[in-house]
Amino acid sequence: MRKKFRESAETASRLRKAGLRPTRQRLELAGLLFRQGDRHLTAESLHGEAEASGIRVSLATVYNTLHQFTDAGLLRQVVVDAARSYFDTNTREHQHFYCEDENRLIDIPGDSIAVAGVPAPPKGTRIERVDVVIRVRRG
Amino acid sequence: MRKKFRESAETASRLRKAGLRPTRQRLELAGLLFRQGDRHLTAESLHGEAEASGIRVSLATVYNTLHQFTDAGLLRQVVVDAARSYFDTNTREHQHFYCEDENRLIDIPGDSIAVAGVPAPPKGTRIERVDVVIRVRRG
DNA sequence: AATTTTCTTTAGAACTATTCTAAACTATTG
DNA sequence: CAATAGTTTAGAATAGTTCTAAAGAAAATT
Repeated sequence: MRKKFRESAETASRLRKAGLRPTRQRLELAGLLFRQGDRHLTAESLHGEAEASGIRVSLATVYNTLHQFTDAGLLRQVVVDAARSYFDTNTREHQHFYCEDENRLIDIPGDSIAVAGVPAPPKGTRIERVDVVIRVRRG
Repeated sequence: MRKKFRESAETASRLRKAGLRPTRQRLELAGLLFRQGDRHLTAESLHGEAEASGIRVSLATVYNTLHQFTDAGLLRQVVVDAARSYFDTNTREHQHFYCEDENRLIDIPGDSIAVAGVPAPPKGTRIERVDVVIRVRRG
Protein backbone atom coordinates (compact mmCIF):
# COMPACT_ATOMS: atom_id res chain seq x y z
CA MET A 1 0.00 0.00 0.00
CA ARG A 2 1.75 3.10 -1.29
CA LYS A 3 -0.04 5.74 0.80
CA LYS A 4 0.52 3.94 4.07
CA PHE A 5 4.18 3.55 3.32
CA ARG A 6 4.61 7.25 2.67
CA GLU A 7 2.69 8.16 5.80
CA SER A 8 4.88 5.92 7.93
CA ALA A 9 8.03 7.36 6.46
CA GLU A 10 6.79 10.88 7.06
CA THR A 11 5.78 10.08 10.61
CA ALA A 12 9.09 8.36 11.21
CA SER A 13 10.97 11.44 10.17
CA ARG A 14 8.77 13.69 12.30
CA LEU A 15 9.54 11.48 15.25
CA ARG A 16 13.25 11.45 14.54
CA LYS A 17 13.25 15.22 14.37
CA ALA A 18 11.71 15.24 17.83
CA GLY A 19 14.43 12.95 19.12
CA LEU A 20 12.09 9.96 19.31
CA ARG A 21 12.90 6.63 17.76
CA PRO A 22 10.21 5.55 15.31
CA THR A 23 9.21 2.40 17.12
CA ARG A 24 6.34 0.17 16.11
CA GLN A 25 4.20 1.46 18.98
CA ARG A 26 4.80 5.12 18.23
CA LEU A 27 4.19 4.67 14.52
CA GLU A 28 0.99 2.73 15.09
CA LEU A 29 -0.34 5.18 17.67
CA ALA A 30 0.56 8.05 15.36
CA GLY A 31 -1.39 6.22 12.67
CA LEU A 32 -4.49 6.11 14.86
CA LEU A 33 -4.06 9.68 16.03
CA PHE A 34 -3.45 11.42 12.75
CA ARG A 35 -5.16 9.30 10.13
CA GLN A 36 -8.50 10.96 10.77
CA GLY A 37 -9.11 14.70 11.08
CA ASP A 38 -8.97 16.70 14.32
CA ARG A 39 -9.59 14.51 17.32
CA HIS A 40 -9.83 14.75 21.11
CA LEU A 41 -8.70 11.67 23.00
CA THR A 42 -7.86 10.46 26.45
CA ALA A 43 -5.15 7.93 27.18
CA GLU A 44 -7.83 5.34 27.93
CA SER A 45 -9.77 6.04 24.76
CA LEU A 46 -6.67 5.79 22.58
CA HIS A 47 -5.64 2.61 24.32
CA GLY A 48 -9.11 1.21 23.69
CA GLU A 49 -8.89 2.12 20.02
CA ALA A 50 -5.52 0.49 19.72
CA GLU A 51 -6.87 -2.69 21.26
CA ALA A 52 -9.84 -2.61 18.91
CA SER A 53 -7.48 -2.25 15.94
CA GLY A 54 -5.35 -5.17 17.04
CA ILE A 55 -2.42 -2.94 17.97
CA ARG A 56 -0.54 -4.38 20.91
CA VAL A 57 0.57 -1.57 23.20
CA SER A 58 0.49 -1.07 26.94
CA LEU A 59 -1.38 1.74 28.66
CA ALA A 60 1.91 3.02 30.06
CA THR A 61 3.24 3.39 26.53
CA VAL A 62 0.10 5.21 25.47
CA TYR A 63 0.67 7.70 28.30
CA ASN A 64 4.36 8.03 27.45
CA THR A 65 3.60 8.50 23.78
CA LEU A 66 0.89 11.10 24.36
CA HIS A 67 3.25 13.13 26.53
CA GLN A 68 6.19 12.78 24.17
CA PHE A 69 4.02 13.80 21.21
CA THR A 70 2.74 16.74 23.23
CA ASP A 71 6.28 17.83 24.08
CA ALA A 72 7.19 17.46 20.42
CA GLY A 73 4.31 19.73 19.42
CA LEU A 74 2.38 17.01 17.60
CA LEU A 75 -0.43 17.14 20.16
CA ARG A 76 -1.87 19.69 22.50
CA GLN A 77 -3.10 18.82 25.97
CA VAL A 78 -6.41 20.34 26.97
CA VAL A 79 -7.38 20.64 30.62
CA VAL A 80 -11.11 21.03 31.05
CA ASP A 81 -12.06 18.40 33.54
CA ALA A 82 -10.46 17.71 36.89
CA ALA A 83 -10.96 13.99 36.30
CA ARG A 84 -9.35 13.24 32.94
CA SER A 85 -6.82 14.68 30.50
CA TYR A 86 -7.63 15.27 26.85
CA PHE A 87 -5.20 15.39 23.98
CA ASP A 88 -6.03 17.28 20.82
CA THR A 89 -4.57 16.42 17.44
CA ASN A 90 -5.27 19.96 16.30
CA THR A 91 -2.22 22.00 17.23
CA ARG A 92 -3.23 25.13 15.36
CA GLU A 93 -4.30 28.08 17.50
CA HIS A 94 -7.87 27.45 18.53
CA GLN A 95 -10.17 27.13 21.52
CA HIS A 96 -12.89 24.79 22.80
CA PHE A 97 -16.46 24.28 23.72
CA TYR A 98 -16.69 21.73 26.50
CA CYS A 99 -19.95 19.85 26.70
CA GLU A 100 -20.19 19.00 30.38
CA ASP A 101 -23.12 16.63 29.89
CA GLU A 102 -21.23 14.31 27.59
CA ASN A 103 -17.59 15.13 28.38
CA ARG A 104 -16.99 16.14 24.81
CA LEU A 105 -14.75 18.82 23.33
CA ILE A 106 -15.55 20.79 20.20
CA ASP A 107 -13.01 22.96 18.42
CA ILE A 108 -13.52 26.66 17.92
CA PRO A 109 -11.27 27.94 15.12
CA GLY A 110 -8.64 30.38 16.31
CA ASP A 111 -9.63 33.06 13.83
CA SER A 112 -13.19 33.33 15.08
CA ILE A 113 -12.43 33.92 18.76
CA ALA A 114 -10.20 36.50 20.44
CA VAL A 115 -9.26 37.48 23.97
CA ALA A 116 -8.83 41.21 24.54
CA GLY A 117 -7.57 43.14 27.52
CA VAL A 118 -5.06 40.58 28.76
CA PRO A 119 -3.01 42.33 31.44
CA ALA A 120 0.77 42.08 31.59
CA PRO A 121 1.81 38.73 33.03
CA PRO A 122 3.11 38.64 36.62
CA LYS A 123 6.65 39.94 37.05
CA GLY A 124 9.29 37.53 35.87
CA THR A 125 6.91 35.42 33.80
CA ARG A 126 5.97 35.21 30.16
CA ILE A 127 2.72 34.06 28.62
CA GLU A 128 2.89 30.49 27.47
CA ARG A 129 -0.64 30.15 26.12
CA VAL A 130 -4.12 31.58 26.44
CA ASP A 131 -6.75 28.90 26.87
CA VAL A 132 -10.45 29.59 26.49
CA VAL A 133 -12.96 26.96 27.52
CA ILE A 134 -16.62 27.64 26.90
CA ARG A 135 -18.61 25.33 29.12
CA VAL A 136 -21.98 24.38 27.71
CA ARG A 137 -24.85 22.23 28.90
CA ARG A 138 -28.00 20.80 27.43
CA GLY A 139 -30.90 23.19 27.87
CA MET B 1 -16.18 38.96 70.36
CA ARG B 2 -18.95 40.94 68.63
CA LYS B 3 -17.63 40.79 65.05
CA LYS B 4 -17.08 37.08 65.07
CA PHE B 5 -20.58 36.49 66.38
CA ARG B 6 -22.12 38.56 63.61
CA GLU B 7 -20.05 36.79 60.97
CA SER B 8 -21.15 33.42 62.24
CA ALA B 9 -24.78 34.43 62.23
CA GLU B 10 -24.48 35.76 58.70
CA THR B 11 -22.68 32.65 57.51
CA ALA B 12 -25.25 30.47 59.25
CA SER B 13 -28.06 32.15 57.41
CA ARG B 14 -26.23 31.91 54.07
CA LEU B 15 -25.84 28.21 54.68
CA ARG B 16 -29.48 27.78 55.66
CA LYS B 17 -30.56 29.55 52.50
CA ALA B 18 -28.51 27.01 50.56
CA GLY B 19 -30.24 24.17 52.37
CA LEU B 20 -27.16 23.38 54.44
CA ARG B 21 -27.23 23.03 58.21
CA PRO B 22 -24.81 25.42 59.83
CA THR B 23 -22.68 22.79 61.50
CA ARG B 24 -19.53 23.51 63.43
CA GLN B 25 -17.37 22.19 60.56
CA ARG B 26 -19.09 24.25 57.87
CA LEU B 27 -18.99 27.41 59.95
CA GLU B 28 -15.35 26.97 60.83
CA LEU B 29 -14.34 26.18 57.24
CA ALA B 30 -16.37 29.15 56.04
CA GLY B 31 -14.45 31.22 58.59
CA LEU B 32 -11.14 30.14 57.10
CA LEU B 33 -12.33 30.55 53.54
CA PHE B 34 -13.95 33.97 53.74
CA ARG B 35 -12.15 35.79 56.55
CA GLN B 36 -9.33 36.84 54.26
CA GLY B 37 -9.75 38.36 50.80
CA ASP B 38 -9.89 36.42 47.54
CA ARG B 39 -8.21 33.07 47.84
CA HIS B 40 -7.41 29.97 45.78
CA LEU B 41 -7.34 26.71 47.68
CA THR B 42 -7.23 23.00 47.18
CA ALA B 43 -8.96 20.51 49.45
CA GLU B 44 -5.59 19.51 50.86
CA SER B 45 -4.49 23.06 51.49
CA LEU B 46 -7.71 23.97 53.28
CA HIS B 47 -7.51 20.82 55.34
CA GLY B 48 -3.95 21.72 56.26
CA GLU B 49 -5.01 25.21 57.30
CA ALA B 50 -7.79 23.83 59.41
CA GLU B 51 -5.38 21.51 61.17
CA ALA B 52 -2.98 24.37 61.76
CA SER B 53 -5.80 26.44 63.28
CA GLY B 54 -6.81 23.65 65.60
CA ILE B 55 -10.04 23.00 63.73
CA ARG B 56 -10.93 19.33 63.84
CA VAL B 57 -12.40 18.26 60.52
CA SER B 58 -11.83 15.27 58.25
CA LEU B 59 -10.56 15.53 54.71
CA ALA B 60 -13.80 13.96 53.47
CA THR B 61 -15.76 16.78 55.09
CA VAL B 62 -13.48 19.35 53.51
CA TYR B 63 -14.23 17.84 50.11
CA ASN B 64 -17.95 17.70 50.84
CA THR B 65 -17.97 21.26 52.08
CA LEU B 66 -16.04 22.64 49.12
CA HIS B 67 -18.48 21.01 46.72
CA GLN B 68 -21.54 22.08 48.66
CA PHE B 69 -20.28 25.66 48.85
CA THR B 70 -19.54 25.56 45.13
CA ASP B 71 -23.06 24.32 44.38
CA ALA B 72 -24.41 27.07 46.62
CA GLY B 73 -22.47 29.69 44.66
CA LEU B 74 -20.19 30.60 47.56
CA LEU B 75 -17.16 29.24 45.74
CA ARG B 76 -16.11 28.72 42.17
CA GLN B 77 -14.14 25.71 41.03
CA VAL B 78 -11.24 26.42 38.69
CA VAL B 79 -9.83 23.69 36.47
CA VAL B 80 -6.30 24.46 35.34
CA ASP B 81 -4.32 21.42 36.27
CA ALA B 82 -5.14 17.81 35.54
CA ALA B 83 -3.72 16.85 38.91
CA ARG B 84 -5.56 18.98 41.46
CA SER B 85 -8.75 21.03 41.82
CA TYR B 86 -8.72 24.64 42.92
CA PHE B 87 -11.53 26.51 44.60
CA ASP B 88 -11.77 30.27 44.36
CA THR B 89 -13.47 32.40 47.00
CA ASN B 90 -13.95 35.11 44.39
CA THR B 91 -17.25 34.36 42.68
CA ARG B 92 -17.45 37.60 40.72
CA GLU B 93 -16.86 37.35 36.98
CA HIS B 94 -13.13 37.15 36.45
CA GLN B 95 -10.37 35.07 34.89
CA HIS B 96 -6.95 33.68 35.84
CA PHE B 97 -3.27 33.61 35.24
CA TYR B 98 -1.93 30.17 36.06
CA CYS B 99 1.69 30.05 37.05
CA GLU B 100 2.74 26.59 35.96
CA ASP B 101 6.07 26.74 37.77
CA GLU B 102 4.54 27.23 41.18
CA ASN B 103 1.00 25.93 40.67
CA ARG B 104 -0.41 29.27 41.64
CA LEU B 105 -3.50 31.13 40.42
CA ILE B 106 -3.75 34.89 40.10
CA ASP B 107 -7.04 36.68 39.53
CA ILE B 108 -7.64 38.86 36.50
CA PRO B 109 -10.56 41.22 37.13
CA GLY B 110 -13.53 40.56 34.89
CA ASP B 111 -13.70 44.12 33.63
CA SER B 112 -10.16 44.12 32.23
CA ILE B 113 -10.48 41.02 30.07
CA ALA B 114 -13.01 40.12 27.36
CA VAL B 115 -13.60 37.27 24.95
CA ALA B 116 -14.90 38.31 21.54
CA GLY B 117 -16.17 36.27 18.63
CA VAL B 118 -17.66 33.41 20.61
CA PRO B 119 -19.64 31.33 18.13
CA ALA B 120 -23.14 30.08 18.86
CA PRO B 121 -23.02 27.09 21.21
CA PRO B 122 -23.63 23.63 19.75
CA LYS B 123 -27.28 22.85 18.97
CA GLY B 124 -29.34 22.12 22.04
CA THR B 125 -26.84 23.60 24.50
CA ARG B 126 -26.49 26.88 26.29
CA ILE B 127 -23.34 28.58 27.53
CA GLU B 128 -22.73 27.96 31.18
CA ARG B 129 -19.51 29.90 31.59
CA VAL B 130 -16.52 31.19 29.65
CA ASP B 131 -13.23 30.36 31.32
CA VAL B 132 -9.97 31.95 30.33
CA VAL B 133 -6.72 30.59 31.69
CA ILE B 134 -3.52 32.38 30.80
CA ARG B 135 -0.66 30.01 31.40
CA VAL B 136 2.59 31.70 32.35
CA ARG B 137 6.09 30.50 33.17
CA ARG B 138 9.23 31.98 34.60
CA GLY B 139 11.44 33.44 31.90
C1' DA C 1 -37.09 18.40 76.98
C1' DA C 2 -37.39 13.81 75.31
C1' DT C 3 -37.99 11.39 71.07
C1' DT C 4 -37.77 10.74 66.38
C1' DT C 5 -36.26 11.95 61.99
C1' DT C 6 -33.10 13.72 58.92
C1' DC C 7 -28.84 15.36 57.82
C1' DT C 8 -23.81 15.39 58.71
C1' DT C 9 -19.34 13.74 59.88
C1' DT C 10 -15.86 10.42 59.99
C1' DA C 11 -12.19 6.84 59.35
C1' DG C 12 -10.87 4.05 56.41
C1' DA C 13 -11.63 1.47 52.26
C1' DA C 14 -12.15 1.94 47.46
C1' DC C 15 -11.54 4.00 43.21
C1' DT C 16 -9.57 6.42 39.06
C1' DA C 17 -6.30 8.41 36.47
C1' DT C 18 -1.70 8.58 36.17
C1' DT C 19 3.26 7.73 37.11
C1' DC C 20 6.99 4.77 38.51
C1' DT C 21 10.10 0.68 38.44
C1' DA C 22 13.19 -2.39 36.86
C1' DA C 23 13.59 -6.12 33.78
C1' DA C 24 13.07 -7.50 28.94
C1' DC C 25 13.30 -5.75 24.43
C1' DT C 26 14.53 -3.01 20.15
C1' DA C 27 16.66 0.52 17.44
C1' DT C 28 20.84 2.71 16.41
C1' DT C 29 25.87 3.16 16.58
C1' DG C 30 30.57 1.80 16.12
C1' DC D 1 27.12 -7.93 14.66
C1' DA D 2 28.32 -6.57 19.27
C1' DA D 3 27.75 -2.72 22.23
C1' DT D 4 25.09 1.08 23.62
C1' DA D 5 21.34 3.85 24.36
C1' DG D 6 16.62 4.34 24.20
C1' DT D 7 11.89 1.94 24.65
C1' DT D 8 8.29 -1.02 26.22
C1' DT D 9 5.97 -3.49 29.60
C1' DA D 10 3.37 -5.55 33.60
C1' DG D 11 2.48 -4.60 37.67
C1' DA D 12 3.24 -1.89 41.78
C1' DA D 13 2.82 2.59 43.56
C1' DT D 14 0.95 7.10 44.07
C1' DA D 15 -2.21 11.14 44.37
C1' DG D 16 -6.34 13.05 44.54
C1' DT D 17 -10.87 12.18 45.25
C1' DT D 18 -15.17 9.61 46.27
C1' DC D 19 -17.60 6.05 48.72
C1' DT D 20 -19.43 3.47 52.79
C1' DA D 21 -21.65 2.55 56.76
C1' DA D 22 -21.65 3.56 61.44
C1' DA D 23 -21.64 7.22 64.96
C1' DG D 24 -22.89 11.90 65.89
C1' DA D 25 -25.48 16.33 65.67
C1' DA D 26 -29.24 19.41 64.20
C1' DA D 27 -34.11 20.04 63.38
C1' DA D 28 -38.79 18.60 63.78
C1' DT D 29 -42.24 16.43 66.48
C1' DT D 30 -44.33 15.04 70.42
